Amino acid sequence: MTGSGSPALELRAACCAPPSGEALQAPAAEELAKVFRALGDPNRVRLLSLIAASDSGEMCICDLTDPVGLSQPTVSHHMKQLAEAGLVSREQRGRWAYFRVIDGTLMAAAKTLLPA
Amino acid sequence: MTGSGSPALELRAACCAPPSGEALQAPAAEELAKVFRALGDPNRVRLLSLIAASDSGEMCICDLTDPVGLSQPTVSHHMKQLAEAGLVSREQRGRWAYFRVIDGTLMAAAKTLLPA
DNA sequence: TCGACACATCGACGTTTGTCAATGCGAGGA
DNA sequence: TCCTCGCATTGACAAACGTCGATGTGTCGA
Repeated sequence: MTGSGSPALELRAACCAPPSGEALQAPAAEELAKVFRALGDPNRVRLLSLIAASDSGEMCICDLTDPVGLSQPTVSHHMKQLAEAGLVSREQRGRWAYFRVIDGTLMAAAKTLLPA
Repeated sequence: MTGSGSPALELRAACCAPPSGEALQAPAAEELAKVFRALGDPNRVRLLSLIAASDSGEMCICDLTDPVGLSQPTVSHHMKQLAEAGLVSREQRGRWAYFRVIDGTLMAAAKTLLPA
């Protein structure tokens, strides 16, 4: 599978609803919770931060295992979570899998929940 | 106990570090993860949204149980999570406990993680 | 003073999550 | 062609989480 199954979030469907202050409905809340839950683990926060702070803007699994001190399968698992939440993109080049931060996702989620 | 034990986050300690692009350290990542984990549950997202969307800007537990369809103890538990993450404030007035959104927390967390 | 109310806490339960070792799989190099 | 490398998947396990019913605590009204 190439991960093409995930609908890449539907934040737009939620962000265009409330004119002045309507509470989120259950489906929209679930979408937002998925993004925030992906950042609910300290190691995933660090992983995302590492990629964002890298010079090239992208990193492979092998570059990430050492800084966080986790095993390769665990890092792979965490990156899958981040990818499914739409926070990072995955690109296979040769035998390496390069991950890159998708910038708009987190801010869009935050603003959808609390536009203030 | 009145919940005065929580240090109301230390996002400033993390936001002032990286000049151009340093990755977050473990303690800072843990603080951020605490905020995001509090929003990792759809019901807590809805609870926060309900308070933010209310006219007075504050709601008590009794007003929140019906919209989310959860029991009173469960809602109380969720609100405690949100309060400990610094996302809402709690004020006891008479027999009611009023919760109010603390606006800066979520945006500060998001910008600390991904300043872009 | 007593009863009703609003909320917090406790105990318990099933589910989800984070982690690793072992294994599978595809791409490159010798 | 075969071997090595990078990564994903599987299986298993302990820990954390979400939920509820029952109970405790403090406040207000009768």
